[in-house]
Amino acid sequence: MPAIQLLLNKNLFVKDPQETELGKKIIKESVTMIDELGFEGFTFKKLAAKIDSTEASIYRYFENKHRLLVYVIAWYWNWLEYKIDFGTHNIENPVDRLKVALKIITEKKEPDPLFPQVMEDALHRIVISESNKTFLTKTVDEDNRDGLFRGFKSLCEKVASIVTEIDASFKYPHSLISTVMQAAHQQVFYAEHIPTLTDLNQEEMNIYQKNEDFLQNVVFNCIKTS
Amino acid sequence: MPAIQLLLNKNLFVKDPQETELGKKIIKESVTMIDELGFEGFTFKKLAAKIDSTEASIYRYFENKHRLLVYVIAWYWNWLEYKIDFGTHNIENPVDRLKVALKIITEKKEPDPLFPQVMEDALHRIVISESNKTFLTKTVDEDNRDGLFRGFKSLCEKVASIVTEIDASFKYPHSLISTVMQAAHQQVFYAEHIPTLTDLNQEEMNIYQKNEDFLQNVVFNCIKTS
DNA sequence: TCAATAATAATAGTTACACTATCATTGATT
DNA sequence: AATCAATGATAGTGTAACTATTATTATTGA
Repeated sequence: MPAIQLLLNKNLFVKDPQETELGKKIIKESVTMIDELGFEGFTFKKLAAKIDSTEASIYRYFENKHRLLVYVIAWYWNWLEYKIDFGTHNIENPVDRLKVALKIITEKKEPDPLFPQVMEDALHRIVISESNKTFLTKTVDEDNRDGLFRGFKSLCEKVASIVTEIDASFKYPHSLISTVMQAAHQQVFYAEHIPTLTDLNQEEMNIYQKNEDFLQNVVFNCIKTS
Repeated sequence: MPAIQLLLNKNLFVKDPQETELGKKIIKESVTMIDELGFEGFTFKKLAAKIDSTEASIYRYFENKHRLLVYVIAWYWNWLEYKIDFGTHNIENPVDRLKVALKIITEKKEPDPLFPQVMEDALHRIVISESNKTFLTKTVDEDNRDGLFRGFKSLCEKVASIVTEIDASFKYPHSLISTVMQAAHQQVFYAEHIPTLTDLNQEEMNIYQKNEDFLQNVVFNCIKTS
């Protein structure tokens, strides 16, 4: 399998971190540290110490800490879309394609040998607890204009278009899918931290499978599969 | 109509802001300022200047800025639950009660004459753009143990129990309602800032009504109304 | 091979926010 | 009027985010 690289919007960075050794170290170590410390506890100073570099060097790659978060989250959405493209390829029935997409979105993530430099499991945890912070800011409109959320929007658009393919009369494909995307991550967070807000955690079956079942339930009850 | 007061968990504050004039000014002005500046742009220093007081005085009421946010959001959830209790009283049919609850959750908020000291419309905007920040922290487990999220949990529990009343066989009442609560706010945010993620914004009907229609659609398609 | 130049990294700040320790004032009680 | 407690005001401290300047390294041309 040849090495591949996800191409991200240039506005996400000042200098492409995928181009240099230091850049790759910044990404790899950021993911680990944000996972451990949370985004608020994570600082460029701590990161610089960890990778034996300096704050100023990191600012060469990212305008600020927030942009770095947006970058790693955007990478995740691009990766997910890639996995869905790959996983649904050659499947004709849109119902099956939608099921595959939901499975990929909800499943527990393992390190992907295609992208050895990224810890996908840690990144998944970051997406669960930090991804909303990418757009819950006063700069959301500007950031959106700059295309920083293109990865997420494209992913939602892709899945929503399968919904429309199945049931063209359904009025809310985008709302349904953005809601499902949110729930796919939020429910895992609730199961781990505020379990009274979910039903994913009572019995034997694992959280991720239950989550998939719940969201399939929601999606396929909303649309008519003729 | 007699004046009433929502009773909040004592762990939300150091000193009850509803007890003093300064406390009330802190809440009222915080809501206005967080709405205008965003939670990150809002500081105790700016607040102190606005209410002609000092940072230290504000710290007498709230351990920190985060707790103040949690307090005002908790107030909102308590207010919503009160409105749902009031609005569903004497309605026997659980399907109708659920519809009323969904309407109250999604509708555009106006200042409530029962609570003249609070700007419910500004508070609603804060809930839309800041409420997730109350629990997306490293202290979520501790905060949950301290009962800081009791208002939200209680509200979800109340609506979920109506779902169960309608269809006892449905496996995911809590997940469904916490998902719907999230979507009720997230979809409005998307409609305003990242419209490609919703279908609430294309035509004549207003966002709030469409949102209500969408969420009724989701909920009642998931559960069997016999 | 070496000097010039450009790219990158390291050093040393600055500002502002979150929070705290201490002191001053007011108001209630005896 | 004196005492004490509650509350508010003053003056900090530590640190994160970011920036301006200096140093180093790499590249290129003669």
